[in-house]
Amino acid sequence: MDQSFQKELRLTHKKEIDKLFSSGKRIKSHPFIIIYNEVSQKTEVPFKLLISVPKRNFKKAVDRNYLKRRVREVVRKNKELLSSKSDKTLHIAILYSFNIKLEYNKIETNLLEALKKIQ
RNA sequence: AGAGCAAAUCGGCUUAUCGCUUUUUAAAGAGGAAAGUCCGGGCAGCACAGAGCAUCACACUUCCUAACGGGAAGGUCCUGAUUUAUUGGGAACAGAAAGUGCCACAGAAAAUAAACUUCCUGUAUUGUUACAGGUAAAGGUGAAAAGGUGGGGUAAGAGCCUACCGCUUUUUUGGUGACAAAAGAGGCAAGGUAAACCUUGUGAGCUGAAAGACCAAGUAUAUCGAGAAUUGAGGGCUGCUCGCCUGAUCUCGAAGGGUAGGUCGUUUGAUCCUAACUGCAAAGCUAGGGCAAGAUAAAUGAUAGGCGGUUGAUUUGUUAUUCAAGUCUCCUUACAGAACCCGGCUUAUGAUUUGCUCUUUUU
Repeated sequence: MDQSFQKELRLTHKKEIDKLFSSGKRIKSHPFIIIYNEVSQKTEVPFKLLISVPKRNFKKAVDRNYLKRRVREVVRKNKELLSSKSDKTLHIAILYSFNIKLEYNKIETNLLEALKKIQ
């Protein structure tokens, strides 16, 4: 099974990010806030992802890197949850809005629950 | 045994699976502080007739360095230890006889000295005492009281005189120098504070990779209102003034239009490692070898083992408090993530070793 997670799957353009934050739907699922929006655009990828850990919760860059890597790892291993839609591209932002560092296992279970709410 | 300080070294290695970034498709991939952004430089752009003022930084000496507010060696002062001439630690260490300001409380007096209690002399008075003069040794206050101690001297005293010490100053000698030593002179004049203003000396053009160069895409030197202007607007010389250069548009408001993507800069450099030589050292120099992350809403990760390290327990052997081996268990970590690049400083922090200091226990 393909578990790769390439650069194309990331949301990088500033315009697209602004649009997502202004018009996307929000789901709160502790400890995450998920913002998503379906865009009818011709792209080769099924979704584009943005992971964010606010600076005010984690002052040190090491902690922010730790959480972002773990969230990305969970998404990479469960890509098929987001790949179900066929002709549209899903723009999605995952915000970690909690001020305590969680273990990998807890992040995995909580995030999977949150992602299921989208469907 | 514990704590503190200083110095040195290290900051794991490896296999499998699934991934990420770069790319020559086979390899490589966070640190000693990558951190704070506190100094210094490279690099880049703008400026580069000049003068004055202001501002900022630094401040014992010599040296190192691309440079520094960094480092090395040394001097002076303060301070701890003992073996009393050695050694450890500390210092915003130029100027207080250029000027101005300040010195709380206490105290008589806090700076052109002064005179509370004393001491001494004279006059008045029965006496207590009062007045005038001399004096600054004694008392008391304070962080600090106008050289200190001994002797002489005196009515009592005073550098008034003298010896030693201190201070100021001159000369000589030694040292590249800070400075040190010796000899002579002065007769004591000069309180502290510059981490108060200030003075002196030295240095500094401004900005900062969001610098800057190029490519691609796209547009509106457009419209309306008000004001200024070839009788010099505006701009530049970078905080200000003078002065100089340039020479037709500029300022404010209203309502709007477009872009915000990529490449270079960017990792071969005051580079790293090893060895010899020079130097007390910081460091320099020569030879040989190496190429070592380049991301950009920002890669260097996840899971499971092994080695190694380590906490505790236990078994066996042995010189029983020691050492070695095995088994089980725990952890695999502290501080912390490159953002143009270097040299420093500062701060954070785990382990080991060495040295010094302190505390406790045992003998």
